[in-house]
Amino acid sequence: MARTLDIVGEKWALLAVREAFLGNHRFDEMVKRTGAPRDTLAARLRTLVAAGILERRRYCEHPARFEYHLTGAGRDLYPVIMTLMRWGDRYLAGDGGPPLVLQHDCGHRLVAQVVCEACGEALEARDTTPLTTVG
Amino acid sequence: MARTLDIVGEKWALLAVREAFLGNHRFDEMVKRTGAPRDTLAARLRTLVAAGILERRRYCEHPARFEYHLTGAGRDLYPVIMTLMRWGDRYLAGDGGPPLVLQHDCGHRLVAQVVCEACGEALEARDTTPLTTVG
DNA sequence: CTGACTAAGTCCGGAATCTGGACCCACCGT
DNA sequence: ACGGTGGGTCCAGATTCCGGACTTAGTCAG
Repeated sequence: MARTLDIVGEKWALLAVREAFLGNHRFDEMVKRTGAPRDTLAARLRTLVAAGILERRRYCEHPARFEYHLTGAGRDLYPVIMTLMRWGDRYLAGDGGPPLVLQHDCGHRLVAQVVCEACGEALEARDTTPLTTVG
Repeated sequence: MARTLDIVGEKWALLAVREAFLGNHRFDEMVKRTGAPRDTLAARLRTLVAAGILERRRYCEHPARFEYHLTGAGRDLYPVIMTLMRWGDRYLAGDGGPPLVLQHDCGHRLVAQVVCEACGEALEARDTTPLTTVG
């Protein structure tokens, strides 16, 4: 987890990934929506590409233009973003509900829930025990 | 989500919370296990307490000593930590498997899965659509 | 009573990162 | 020729992080 946070724990990194999920793949678009300094965002996109989370794809030849798309590893960050969003919606919403609501294709408003893959039960910290530890 | 990351997105914040989940509630213990600079960890614990994620509890009167315990809001960060761990286990494990394995009380090795709370289906980014947007 | 140790921090100076704003280049439309 | 767009880079200053030394209060061993 420490290593995971070395990559995605930097400021703006997960916000950039979220923008990619929401369909904003262009640099200027991300700058506008996240409010990140252009410089920082450029650096972050570089580290995300280097980490194999995003892919820099040229979509226009002559004035070389690029888009950032999620790789498989990037798409697997979706659960992280959903759980973060849910926590924020619950504890920081404040002014008239959450700023972004998603709908699941099953027809309901999407609320992300974390379960044990084996038994399907909702996950609680007290129901788990460590098996091995390092450090 | 931006606001959530303002709180838990700082370096070491989530690692401190993880330690609390693992039962290490003391300052020196956290320093040892996370490797964070004492100074930074002290600052981080202060912001987490201020944000209502941890609670600073005195466990010894005379040389005043404190432990950090999770509040309800803190416990609700468990899903975030689990999904981060899972991503790291999958993409960064490298040397002989993940550094920490948890067991769920159902008897299996714990693998966290994120599902739609309404229909129980595993969550995929392509199965969701935004309903409202701000910004 | 001296020295060593623990716990929970604080203090410090230097290093790394983040920030906003200005700038650059290539192209497009008018 | 002029302004706008897209994807950056460059810079100086502010903020944050870092490791190590230090502090305070109390305990334990010899």
